[in-house]
Amino acid sequence: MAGLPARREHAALPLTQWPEQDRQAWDAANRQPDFLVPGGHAARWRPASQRNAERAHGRWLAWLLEQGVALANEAPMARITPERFTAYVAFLRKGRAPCTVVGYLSWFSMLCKAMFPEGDWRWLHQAHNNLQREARPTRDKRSRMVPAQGLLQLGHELMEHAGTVLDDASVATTQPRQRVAAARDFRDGLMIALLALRPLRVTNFLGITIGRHLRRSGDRVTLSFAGEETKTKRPIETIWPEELLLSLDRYLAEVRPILMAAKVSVDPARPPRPAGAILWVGQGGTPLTPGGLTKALQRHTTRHFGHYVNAHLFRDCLATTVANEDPDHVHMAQHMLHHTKLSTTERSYILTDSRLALRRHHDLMAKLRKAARQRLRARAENAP
DNA sequence: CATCGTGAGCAGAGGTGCGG
DNA sequence: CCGCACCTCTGCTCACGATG
Repeated sequence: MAGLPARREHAALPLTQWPEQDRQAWDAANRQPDFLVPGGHAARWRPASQRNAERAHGRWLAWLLEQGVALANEAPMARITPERFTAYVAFLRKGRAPCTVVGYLSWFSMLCKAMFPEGDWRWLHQAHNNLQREARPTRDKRSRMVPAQGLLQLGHELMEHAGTVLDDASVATTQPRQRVAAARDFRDGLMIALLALRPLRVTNFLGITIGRHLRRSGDRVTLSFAGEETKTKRPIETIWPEELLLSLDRYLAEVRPILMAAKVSVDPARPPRPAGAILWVGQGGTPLTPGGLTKALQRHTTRHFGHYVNAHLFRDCLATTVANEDPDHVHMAQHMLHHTKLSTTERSYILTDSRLALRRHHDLMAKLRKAARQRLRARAENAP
């Protein structure tokens, strides 16, 4: 954006400033197939992936410019040499976490394959894989996890407290601001409780639309997403937790309208979208954004737990709680998180306390030994 | 003037399917 | 069952405007 200050010294070169040849190659990569010509490789990607790839190339171009390379004098594909690439990676690694660098390279190699399908990019893939193996996350999520029951309780507490404020008729007339604050807290409490029981991914969670994803059928409320709306391209079908049904009713009938009607500042340059039938709304009837959700969770979880529990971490918390409380039903967690394979649930989420794991291991071994002894004894008794 | 909420843009991951 | 190929998503920070 023209008016914005560059946040980094080496920001990605925007598409509009790419050399003509690069833009043509990218256009070709994005071309939709028709009956005569096959489409470009990138045409099938989701918009987020296209954006990422575009930025990856923009970053590369910006770096080349920084190195004094005259972009127009070289063909886009010919610019990508192993020597330059090595220097580029060295540059990327300065000041960026390993996983970030790996992410950039992953997009970069995807993009090369899409933009220059005639090239041989095996060396690039190899480089990416080598770095991938070494990369270790820098954030420690284990220390930030809390029991899922704690999250649920926090949600209920927030709703209960906010509910009493909303019940007080005098607040509505004398302290409109407090009433809006209570409505927000009620909404936050309901979101936290729902996330604790149904930890959807943020995009799906914030996208919940009344009548489309959230539907009443008989005495239950279902929550469903079509395959193309989910990250894994599989439909999600679940029911609204029974213990939150009354809260949902109250939210829809009383709380959401308060938020919709609340006055809010409007930046004339960025008029807000109307929320329509979106379930979670901010003040002034705008859909709650990822940033808004982050702020809400930061506010409440930091006060309650002493540290921030982000929305995605709710998933880890649930899986881990299930694993700790009821190790025999780990596949319950798999279904709750909508993972295709149990290994994903285990690999990514079940970071149970190692001491606990050790104890479990001892218990299991004791059980096995006991069973073995019993078998031996039974065999001895049955023997003639 | 603290608080709240916002979009933009970069940082830092999370996740699945498949083949060997 | 592991690692590769190929995606897709969330988190953080910032600047900003309005409100009580």
